Amino acid sequence: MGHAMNTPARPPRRNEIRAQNELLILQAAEKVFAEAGFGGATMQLIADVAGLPKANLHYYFTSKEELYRKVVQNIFEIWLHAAGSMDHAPGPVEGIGAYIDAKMEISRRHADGSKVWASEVMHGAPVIQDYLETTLRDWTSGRVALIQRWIDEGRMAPVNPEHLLYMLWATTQHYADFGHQIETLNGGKPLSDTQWKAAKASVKSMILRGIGAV
Amino acid sequence: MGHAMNTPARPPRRNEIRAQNELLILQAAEKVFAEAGFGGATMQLIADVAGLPKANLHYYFTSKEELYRKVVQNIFEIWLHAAGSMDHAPGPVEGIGAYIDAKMEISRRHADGSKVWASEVMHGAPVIQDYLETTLRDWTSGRVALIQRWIDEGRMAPVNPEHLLYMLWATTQHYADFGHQIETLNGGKPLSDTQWKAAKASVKSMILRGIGAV
DNA sequence: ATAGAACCTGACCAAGTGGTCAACACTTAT
DNA sequence: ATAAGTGTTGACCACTTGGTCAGGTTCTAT
Repeated sequence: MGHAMNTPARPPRRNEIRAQNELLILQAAEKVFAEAGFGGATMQLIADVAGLPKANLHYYFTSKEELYRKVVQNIFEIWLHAAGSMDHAPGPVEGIGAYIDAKMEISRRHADGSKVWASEVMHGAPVIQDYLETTLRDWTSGRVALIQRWIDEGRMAPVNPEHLLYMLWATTQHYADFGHQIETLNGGKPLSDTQWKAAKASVKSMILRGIGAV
Repeated sequence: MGHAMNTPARPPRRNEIRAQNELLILQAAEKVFAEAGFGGATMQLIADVAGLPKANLHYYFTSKEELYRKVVQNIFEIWLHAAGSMDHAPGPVEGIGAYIDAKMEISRRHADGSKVWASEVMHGAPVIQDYLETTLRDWTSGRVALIQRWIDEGRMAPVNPEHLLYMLWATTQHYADFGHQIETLNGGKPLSDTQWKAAKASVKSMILRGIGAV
């Protein structure tokens, strides 16, 4: 702490206002988009949740679509970050185990974002189609190769790598996207810490056993 | 074929018009709701897809919400029907195998319906919350008991039955809800017959091995 | 034939939507 | 002090939305 040269100090400096408000708006938008979908969300509601007048949103974001795009990009960033946890692992147990842990954590901590992402893809990915065709496709083929290597090395059963990835995505994402259903079946209460731990363990054990890695 | 007693004949009798148009509208609605979400769907677009004037929709369905509710209920019916495939099976291999087959078939044949269902749950199940709390909850606890019995009988590994169900739902549903993503990763083409077969086989093999049933 | 029920629909409306803008307030550099 | 840049916002607008309705057509039972 203290007085570093370029550390802006105490009351929100002009510079910070922008970043601060943009974050506030983005968080509100993520929540509203998750709860109502793109079509059902209104700028007015996002403004109310953010605690700002609607006109202010349009000062920081030119359109509803741009705001939505930013929200989706944020999720994708988080998603990509977790994607790295699969590499640099000696084998499937560590690699896939870490990936499941990371994705489960995202489902828990970024449930709204996950829902926005799911909604976007479900509706044909009008906004992030290019990401799917570039970044996601590249990442996927890399991981397919990695899994295939593990199979060739006899470290796991010869499963279809693509379908394994789909299963990983589906299973982990489910805890966010269908969190409401899970909550209902859990007596109306969100999963507790213990339950989340059990969920992670269950998913890992079933999948790792399912691919013959353990 | 032939001339059964109560087989109404040739041109659509007064009686059939209603059923016929309602079906037409429901199919169009399912498609539009799946593609745009409830908020993004418009009665005008549904009317266009159905090939009817908008006012006609309101002759058969009093409101957008009622139309939506009917669509969601239809899916739930289909879903419930598939749910039966798990019972009356000697063991997990047959029971869960059949359930996976049934749900994968639904993902393929009723992708739009699956998406509408997913969307509904993701947005907090505003319309079918009561179904979740009654029918779904009952069905779930019955199946949990069944799985527990299989475990007790030593027919499968002692996995957490709830999380196994979530995994079944997630994995099978994924092929509908994220069909667009899968299609993109498949070179922009929908899965072929052969690929669907492979998908089913992959899912079954991974899950059945994952629960120690094979 | 004809009454009446069921079906059909163009034209319309009130309510909301995303987005704009002119006027204003605050901070900062000079 | 003051000018300029940045942030703020109530009022407004063009347009779309779900929904209505009066007047029409078509079928069916008598």
